[in-house]
Amino acid sequence: MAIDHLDGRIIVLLAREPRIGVLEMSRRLGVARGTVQARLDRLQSNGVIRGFGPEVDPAALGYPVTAFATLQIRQGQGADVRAHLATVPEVLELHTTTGTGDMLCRLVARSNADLQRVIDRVVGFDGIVRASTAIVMENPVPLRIIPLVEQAAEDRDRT
Amino acid sequence: MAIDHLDGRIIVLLAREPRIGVLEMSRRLGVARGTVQARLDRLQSNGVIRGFGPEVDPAALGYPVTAFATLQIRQGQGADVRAHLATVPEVLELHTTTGTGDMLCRLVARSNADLQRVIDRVVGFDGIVRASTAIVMENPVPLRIIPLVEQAAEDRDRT
DNA sequence: GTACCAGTGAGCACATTGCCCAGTCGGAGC
DNA sequence: GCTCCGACTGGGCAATGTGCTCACTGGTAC
Repeated sequence: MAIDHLDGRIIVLLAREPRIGVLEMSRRLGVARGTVQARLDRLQSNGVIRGFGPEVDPAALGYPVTAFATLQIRQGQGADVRAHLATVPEVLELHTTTGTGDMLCRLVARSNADLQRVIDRVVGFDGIVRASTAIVMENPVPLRIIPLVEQAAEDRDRT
Repeated sequence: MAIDHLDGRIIVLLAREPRIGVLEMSRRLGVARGTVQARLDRLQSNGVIRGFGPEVDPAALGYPVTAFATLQIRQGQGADVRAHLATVPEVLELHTTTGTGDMLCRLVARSNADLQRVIDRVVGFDGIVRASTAIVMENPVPLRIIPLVEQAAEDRDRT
């Protein structure tokens, strides 16, 4: 589970320049190609690296508005609500949480007006008691993993 | 900005099997290799596809706990808080929002106990007035874009 | 009709991949 | 101390994919 320093450098390098191949990585890191290949295989079968899917920008697709909705669910309706939300394309992500709400989901929409349509579709389902929505204005820190990977690699080193 | 049906199929195919190359894609889609190559170049320079970074699973790195924190910021301290949060590796994402809170951030931690340390570090900063945290229990819908891409492609078709 | 754009199918040199091997090194176990 | 084992190295191989170019076609706008 824990990654060592070399694993960390591989992931960071890959995150910064995804297009580079195994050979180029081995050159930059100063290790043999087979080593990088073996590490990568291990990281993937470990599940540390889930995949290399394309990162798509919803804004560029015509969905510039992002929002987070906190949902309160009627007791026992959780599974139905999950299934319902999974059918809405504008729901990019869904979590069940502790705290005030029962679920938190990330939404996108074509405009603020369109967001109303999306929310109606999301909450237009029996098991949802209440929803409160926060519209995203800015995204100062986009989803990132590099600092965490570096942290994890250093923790390992100290051990 | 808008993507057509072929663009949609390219992205979906790529999302499902990231390792396949341009040549294999052209075979599956029944179009010429040059076409796929040109489309991909356009999608990337458009910004629709931001990149192909590795998807790292924080849980596999030793951070199995995810939480969302809603922060209230003292007037005028926004920039400082942003800068502060950017230095915390466990902050994976940060948004400024409308609504009850002023910011929403995604955190990870090594354990529920460790989450306390992370939160202390996050809110241990002058500009933050209040924080309320929701711990993620389940993730029924992991971050996804395929349904949205298909939606966008169909909308385009209808036009 | 002409110009233009997107797609096609083909060809080319080149680099990279996936795979195999023999050899070295360091640590763990006996 | 000795041996075994796993990880890393450096090399070599055939096969494949890449980046690039070309001439040609079909549809569309002017």
